Amino acid sequence: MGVCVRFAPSPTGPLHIGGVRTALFNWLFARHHQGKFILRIEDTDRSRYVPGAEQHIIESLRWVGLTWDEGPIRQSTRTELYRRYAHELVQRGYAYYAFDTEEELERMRQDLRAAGVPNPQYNVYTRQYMRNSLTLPEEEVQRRLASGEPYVIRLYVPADREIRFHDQIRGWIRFQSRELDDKILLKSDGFPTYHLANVVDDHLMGVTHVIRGEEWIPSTPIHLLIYEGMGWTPPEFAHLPLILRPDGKGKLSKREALQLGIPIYVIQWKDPHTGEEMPGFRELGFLPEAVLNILALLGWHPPDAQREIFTLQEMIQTFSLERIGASGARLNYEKALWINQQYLQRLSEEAFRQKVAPFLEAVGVPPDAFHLELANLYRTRAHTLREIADEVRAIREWTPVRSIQSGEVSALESVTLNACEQDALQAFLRWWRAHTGEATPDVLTQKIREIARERELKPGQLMLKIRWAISGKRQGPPLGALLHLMKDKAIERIAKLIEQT
RNA sequence: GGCCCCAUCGUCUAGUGGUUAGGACACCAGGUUUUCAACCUGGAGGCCCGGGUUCGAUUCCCGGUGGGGCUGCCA
Repeated sequence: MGVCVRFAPSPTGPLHIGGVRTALFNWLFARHHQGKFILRIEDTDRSRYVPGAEQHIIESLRWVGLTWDEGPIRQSTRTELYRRYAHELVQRGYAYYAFDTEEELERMRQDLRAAGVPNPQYNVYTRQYMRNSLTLPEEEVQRRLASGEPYVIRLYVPADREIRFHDQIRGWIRFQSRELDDKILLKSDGFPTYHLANVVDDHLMGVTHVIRGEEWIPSTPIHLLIYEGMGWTPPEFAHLPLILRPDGKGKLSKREALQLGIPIYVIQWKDPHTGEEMPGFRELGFLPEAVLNILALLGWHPPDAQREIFTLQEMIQTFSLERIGASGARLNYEKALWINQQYLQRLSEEAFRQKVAPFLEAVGVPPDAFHLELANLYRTRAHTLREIADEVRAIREWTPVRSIQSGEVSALESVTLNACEQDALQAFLRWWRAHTGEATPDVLTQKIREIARERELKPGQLMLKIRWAISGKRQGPPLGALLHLMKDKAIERIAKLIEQT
């Protein structure tokens, strides 16, 4: 039988990078084994449904290019199915009806807590004292069901069993059934809980490997009991380590990420209630392939551990669950930026132009040939497309105007030209205007050096003045290239600086 | 609290019953550059602690400590 995996997010909020990484690992596993990758939306809790979340999930996956072979399948459209299996589980003696009200449950918990039980459960012991089909006479159960009284279906956890499974990443994991809760499988509103829907779907869809977050380890024994109750063979399990906060305390949270300026989404998310917007890697100017590389490295490494940058094809070829670590990982944003820079540098000129154009437009710069080329000059000097666009915009809007009033005195001081420099710049402009045809980057650079030497000026000093005049910065791309590209614009700005002095 | 998972430089990690414990980001120094990047070279920096097993443990076992997860008619 071929490999079949699924990514099964719940639309209770935006898809964060941990989820994308889970999707990525599932996807890589499927592609590596030429198997099937299913997208399933686990929307069985109507009360926690967040508008736009499902769309965010789908768009996120699309943007990074994790395409699915089947789906999205929404569990909310299959409730009848789960209901049927829940009742079958009762028939088989692996589940039972329970009629306890919320108040009764709360009272039970209160009483137990008062008696010194820190985490009261509906379990092997307590179920004997509650109102359910284990304690009530058969006729009464039937009467209550027939009268339409609300009920839930709970898993019947056996008293003394060891439940264990072999995790593909962690090895054997054991649980004592005594520690388990008689989890609700079917809610009183007729919807299944995660546990039931998940197991039913995984079985029906032929899922062979469940690759999911570590937070699911504690509920795996519950799932195993359901498989057993239904007489189904459980899939293989692989529990991925969590992505932790960069400062070492807890799981990566939205609030903290916001504070640190670190994206936790792949694409922007706007909270439908608060209206608060959080940019994703996409908006910050990351390339989708780079994002996948960044996320893959969070817990996984190719066999050749010396390499950090690799293509999707290489990832697919070398991917295996054995190479996933068991300990939690923190996102190193500095390294993420570096990885993106590496990808930026490897882009062909054509691809780069295509990628950077929307970012130029976003900051009000027309993405014409001139600005695109200017952006290209900043390529090795930035980590993201957004940084590049910002540089281009800054240089576009720069005017070498003396504005002592606005407090830029210190900045302007460095451009104050002495008579000699003024003369040098004038000479340079004169030459340039007369030789526009032959003014290549190298020639321009040489000419500046020549003019500086003739006047016993340091070439570097003169170049700094020119750089300031045309870009308003003390550093940037090679001056010759910049001048050559900017041409008239540069001449105009240098002239303006001379005039201002 | 209970149950479960985890533990190699600051971070992501490779690795082994005997290794100078390897790489990457970040950091420092040098080279290159008009400059800033990029790039090249070099440097500093790590096996959580305590027992045990063993001729020998970073590696295997146990305990501790630390970190994390779960403990809902959430997923």
